Amino acid sequence: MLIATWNINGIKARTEGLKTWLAKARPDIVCLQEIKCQDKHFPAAPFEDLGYNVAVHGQKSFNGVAILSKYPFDEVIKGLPGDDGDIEARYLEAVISSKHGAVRVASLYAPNGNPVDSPSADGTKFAYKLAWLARLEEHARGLLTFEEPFVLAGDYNIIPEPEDVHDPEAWREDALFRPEARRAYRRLLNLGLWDAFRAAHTEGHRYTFWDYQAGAWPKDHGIRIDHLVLSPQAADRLVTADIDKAPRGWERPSDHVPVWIELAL
DNA sequence: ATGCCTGCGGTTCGCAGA
Repeated sequence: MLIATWNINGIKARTEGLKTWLAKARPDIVCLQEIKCQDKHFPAAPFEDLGYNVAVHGQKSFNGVAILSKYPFDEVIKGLPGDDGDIEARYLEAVISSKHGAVRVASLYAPNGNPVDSPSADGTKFAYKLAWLARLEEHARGLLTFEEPFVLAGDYNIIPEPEDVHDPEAWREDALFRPEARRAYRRLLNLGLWDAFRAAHTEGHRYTFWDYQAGAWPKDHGIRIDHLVLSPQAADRLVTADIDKAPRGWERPSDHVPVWIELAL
């Protein structure tokens, strides 16, 4: 079973590019982030025509997550538990059964958190990011009690280690690389979860995001912030993982590229 | 030190992204 995650930065602008990639990569399940549209405006038909079931948790203009699956959805849960006042569409979870067993898959879009000291309605953007990640940790802790395969896939907006950024010093004070954010990611992994790409690859400087500005892509000034995080039962079934950076060079690309895993499921 | 580029909403500029 192939499971991918991709922050596509606007589904309406990326429908053709996503279709092209699906035809090439042929994933069974795809977690999408930053669809930037309401549920009713998600262009489901082109993906249903390719054999995918579609689940969407969106909002107007910003954020928004979705899951495409060749297998039917047994269950779909919208929103990350832990704060009823949080109206940002950043989390969608589904239980999906293949012929070899069930897997729980979440498509998540963690808050960016910049600027670190900016005021906002509930404190600062950085405080919202850290609170959101604490909720994710608490939710993962609950899921672990089921002792089943699950995959928390998406744009974490966290650079885990210095080897995951072209210039660590330039990102030192950024919300994506601040110790508090990295610590939150480590706390999540310390529950017993695995970063799938890092489990399969020892080399550094493999990136999932390159800014549109300042020639970041041709200069390979990237960061690794899109992750598939596995429960022990999913990690036991991990065959391989990789980043497909080719779509960053396509016409009208997203600034992120797909990351994918193969599970023996 | 700042903008660089892009998508979106809703009109041609402001906001957010990372």
